[in-house]
Amino acid sequence: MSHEETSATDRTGLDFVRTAVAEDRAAGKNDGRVHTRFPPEPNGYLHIGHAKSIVLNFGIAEDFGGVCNLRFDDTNPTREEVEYVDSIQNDIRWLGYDWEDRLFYASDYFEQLYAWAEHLIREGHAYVDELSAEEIREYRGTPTEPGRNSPWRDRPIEESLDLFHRMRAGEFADGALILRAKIDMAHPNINMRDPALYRIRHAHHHRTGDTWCIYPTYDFAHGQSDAIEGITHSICTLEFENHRPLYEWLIDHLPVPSTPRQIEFARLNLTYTVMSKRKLLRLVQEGFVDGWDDPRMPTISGLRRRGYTPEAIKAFCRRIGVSKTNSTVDLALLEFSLREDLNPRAHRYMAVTDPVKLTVTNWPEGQVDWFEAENNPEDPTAGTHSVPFTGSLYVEREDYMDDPPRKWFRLGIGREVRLKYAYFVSCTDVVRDADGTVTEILCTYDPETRGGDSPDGRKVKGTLHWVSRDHGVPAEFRLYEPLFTQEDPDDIGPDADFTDGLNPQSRTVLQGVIEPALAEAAPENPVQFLRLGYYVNDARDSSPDRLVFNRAVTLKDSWARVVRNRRENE
RNA sequence: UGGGGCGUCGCCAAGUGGUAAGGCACCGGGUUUUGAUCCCGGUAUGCGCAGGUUCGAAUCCUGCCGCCCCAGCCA
Repeated sequence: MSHEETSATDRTGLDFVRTAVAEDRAAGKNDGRVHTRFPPEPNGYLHIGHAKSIVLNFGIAEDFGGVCNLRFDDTNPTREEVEYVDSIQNDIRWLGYDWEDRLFYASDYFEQLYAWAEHLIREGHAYVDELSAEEIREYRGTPTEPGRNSPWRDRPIEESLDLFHRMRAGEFADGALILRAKIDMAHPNINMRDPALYRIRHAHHHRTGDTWCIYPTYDFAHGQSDAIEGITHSICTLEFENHRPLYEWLIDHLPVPSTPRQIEFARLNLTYTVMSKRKLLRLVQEGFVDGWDDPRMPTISGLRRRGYTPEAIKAFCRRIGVSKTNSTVDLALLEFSLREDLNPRAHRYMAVTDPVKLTVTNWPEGQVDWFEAENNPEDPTAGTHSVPFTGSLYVEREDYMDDPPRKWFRLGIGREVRLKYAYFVSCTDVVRDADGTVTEILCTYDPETRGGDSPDGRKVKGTLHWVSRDHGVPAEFRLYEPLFTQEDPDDIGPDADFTDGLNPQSRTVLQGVIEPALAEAAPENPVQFLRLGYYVNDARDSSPDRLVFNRAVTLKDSWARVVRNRRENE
């Protein structure tokens, strides 16, 4: 990037984090070097909110010719598991980012962190406290009242050192002792009121095993880990803003090899979605969804299984921008990003998800007519595939209506429509069962309209998709809607639980048919079912014997809008 | 009632004293063998509110109001 591009007068388009990074470079900080990191705690699966952070951190490194590390923030052995460290790496790679040989763990630094804790004690900046957790809380004061010094605060340095060594040696039970920084119990920022640095936890750690029974807190581990790795910009979310003074205090009081700068941005919220790991974990554990990768989950693995592409997710993350304003992004923007990505490249096929028979009564018995269907009208180089037409078809149940309203372009008795690629057909009658439900639509076709055009210039407004009953392959379709009925799932009464707002219609399973060419192609990438939406083979449940498709997103549907507006106006 | 942040169109978001970018959504219209895509056009006399400074303010000053975060030995 040239000086012109980074100058203070030409920063239009740069978000505030990039602006800060550019200014630091211009000021010559870190010799112009830019080094970021993505620091997940392995206590859950990554979600779309993490994607925002990943795109930001890896994106900034890329933009400024730097690199980005992956570092697991694994300082709390009681909540962290290897399943999560594996899934996290998997998801980041799938998004298309590469940390190369820079995979780290905060636990890699436990020995160094321990030495730095000793350093703080020797310098008189930390002490071992014997107050209980409850007492510490009482002594801490409140936001409006200052706290009080612990009676152990001014104990001799040698005594704290000895106790700290014995904490490590395992002489004490969980919670009996704790190492605290000695800062200021009257500080207006509660994080500066002698914060905890090391606590006793006799727990097995997923990487260090039983080597340790004391573990550093987030505050004592994060900034120093950044410094060890030479991180120049430590980008995190807004709730850590209050921790920045402590982050800087520790960097100032320790002989660390570099001085990273913490910058905070607003985390992502999405309408109709919960994003907290705690809540997502509950959805999984209590069986409201089928796992972390359930296609309704906002997790990266859920979105992938749903049919979202890395490109769509990344485009979405760039489009929403980065700021410090708490915001909730419209789910429609995520959906738009997927359609935008898929439209030019997803192959088109026909599928009928809710089939009703359509019989062409004047079709020559046993005749099969083959048509060439374009794989993608947006891309002529995508080629074509063949689709068989017969007099025995399936069409979408919702494409027929008794006494249709104005502007209905589809089937109804006396109506003529085009069957995509094939012929014009006119509906002459329907067959019903005892309940009056339509079981078969009867039509006649016009042989002159082969290919879908009428030589007499006759126009038809509607074009329907269809599948031959003699050739169609059975398939299951899983249609998804938002997991929650309310735009803000957390906007509930004091006595309600967020799970009360779960959408009972979040998943609808339908049995239908697909055209034979698709069954043979078995593509792994999402396809577009004409007029329906983008679908992908379910990575878990679909097999050649039993095809299962997940609906990633519908197509924009202006007919649905007409219906909706009409209803609202009545 | 302490400290730290944030308030620009329905949802995001540029803008950093010279007279309100862009995207999504929405509303019109055109093209169309997907009511899709694509293409045109429309939508903030206004930047939380009230004062003030200035030739000129979303941008500076003052005072209010609203929302978010902090009293884990979670991150």
